[in-house]
Amino acid sequence: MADRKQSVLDRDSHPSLKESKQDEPPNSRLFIVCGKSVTEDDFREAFHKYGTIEEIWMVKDRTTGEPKGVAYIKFSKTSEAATAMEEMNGRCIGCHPRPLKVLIAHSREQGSRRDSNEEERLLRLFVVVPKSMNDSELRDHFAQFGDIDYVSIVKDKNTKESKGFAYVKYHRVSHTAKAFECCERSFKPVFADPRPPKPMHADSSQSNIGSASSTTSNYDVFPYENHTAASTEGFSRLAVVASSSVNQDQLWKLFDIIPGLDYCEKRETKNRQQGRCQYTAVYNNAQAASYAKEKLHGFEYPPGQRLIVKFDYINSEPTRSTSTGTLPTSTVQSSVQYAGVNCLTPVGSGTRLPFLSGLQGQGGMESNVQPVPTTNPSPVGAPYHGLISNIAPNNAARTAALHNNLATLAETIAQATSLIQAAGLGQGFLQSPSKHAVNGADERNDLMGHLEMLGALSTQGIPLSPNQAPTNNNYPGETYDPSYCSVKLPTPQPLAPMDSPVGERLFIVCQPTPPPIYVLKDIFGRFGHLIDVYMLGGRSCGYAKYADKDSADRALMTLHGQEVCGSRLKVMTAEPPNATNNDTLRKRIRIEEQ
DNA sequence: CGACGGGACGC
DNA sequence: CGACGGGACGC
Repeated sequence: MADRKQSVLDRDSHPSLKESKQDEPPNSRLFIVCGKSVTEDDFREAFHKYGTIEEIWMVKDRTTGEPKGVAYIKFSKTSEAATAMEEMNGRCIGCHPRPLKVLIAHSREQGSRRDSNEEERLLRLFVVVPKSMNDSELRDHFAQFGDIDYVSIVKDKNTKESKGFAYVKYHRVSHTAKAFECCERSFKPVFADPRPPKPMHADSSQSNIGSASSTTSNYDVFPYENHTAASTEGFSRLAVVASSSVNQDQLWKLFDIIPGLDYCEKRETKNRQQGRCQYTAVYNNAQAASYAKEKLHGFEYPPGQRLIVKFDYINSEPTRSTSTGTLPTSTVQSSVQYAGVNCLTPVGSGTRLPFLSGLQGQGGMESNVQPVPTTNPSPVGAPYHGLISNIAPNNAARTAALHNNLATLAETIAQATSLIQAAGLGQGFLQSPSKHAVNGADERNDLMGHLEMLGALSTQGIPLSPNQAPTNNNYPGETYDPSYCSVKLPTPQPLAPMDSPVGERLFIVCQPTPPPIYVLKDIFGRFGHLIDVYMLGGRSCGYAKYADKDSADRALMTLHGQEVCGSRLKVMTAEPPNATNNDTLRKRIRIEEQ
């Protein structure tokens, strides 16, 4: 339609929109919710096998820089992203206990808004067909890409003649993506616009709370199944925890704002928590209950006292909600946080799973769900102690065992290091280990030695330079100033002649400000065959030119994400010169379309 | 010679 | 709870 064409034109003619590539091809970007300690490298390792990763972006808080537990991964192809989503949703990566939630990212314009019939967005293609083509011919062509839900040629209501276009719907996003990419180009496939949502029942949607998102209530919570009456019943009951400064009548009136409330009553519980009371609120329909949960969960009533509102499944065991549990706080929080995903997301069971968002962490499930066991669950906020007990054990036997298996050791340390870095503690730790919970010189040396080893391993076996090698066996860490570079570097190497042919160029971004240029030359030069490094005048980015592609790739692998002289580096392969302006971009697109 | 079609709904 | 950054071509 006109809309679609217009948006393309807008993007092409707007020089300011440099992000135009991020949603092309469509649905090739993942939106991932993860534990806050997960690193970019964890993602790269776990996702690279699904295709070509163009970018990984870890979202951080704008002011504090704290990771938000959200990441975007851009693949070069839609089908790569689709397969990665299907394979990785609900799974754990690295040593992080929380299962990932992996979704196809919305366009920037759509943002976090969820459409009512969200799943169709990724399962249905709109195609142009010859007027003479019938359903079975259409199906024959598209069946080669996966299991078809239906094909539907749009016909004139009166004459029954084909209008020349059709819909093809699959059961799996990856199949839709394959068809999108591989079907005959004459079909001009596009992901079909979602059908307009069905008008809702007149009653329950009229609340004036949270008007902006009032259309999202129903499908957000039930996107997967057509619930039977029995299973829906559980969704009509809510378990509520409120401050004891609120009485039953007040709470009743609050929940009665959403039409359909049957009753709201206090619940007597054994393990009650100081200052909090539990209630049951029952609606006469699941939609109303769902809506109430969405709007009132977390609502401060009275101000400063958040309500907890969850579904209360009729046949579930007596709830052990977050606020009344007897487990240690940290355990309860973490299991609740991902109980929903864990429980409801069997690996590899298909495309419907990503839309479970509305159910995550909601009531009735945490009582019998535990986090996926991991070798080393490290509670966020206290990565330190667990870490040290892992890699600096107190008994010699354990140490010896570790040394017997170099691979295990390296992996353990790699995980530990990423935890340290994720916690932002790397520097302080390396510089003053004695401040931390280490029990003595032996353990400290052990730990520092391991980290030393990690440094050597992480630079792919390149030996340490003589002037960085430990000269003091008791305090090897002190011979290397980690504020220079947060990773061990290879020994300095000669530069390549200035007139060498360029084998590969790296694009470098330094945050917040670039280190002195001689530092960059030293660091990037240590991978060999460096022709030159330069920063763009007065800015925080620049280029490194290498005569040898392998050298450049090693530099990228080692230095990306590292800190040099207090500046965080981003290192990526540079686009060819002038490839970023819109004229050439448009030309390239034109050529590809031919 | 000469410039942008066709194209939005089913189980 | 969990949605959008910064950074592109020198001397």
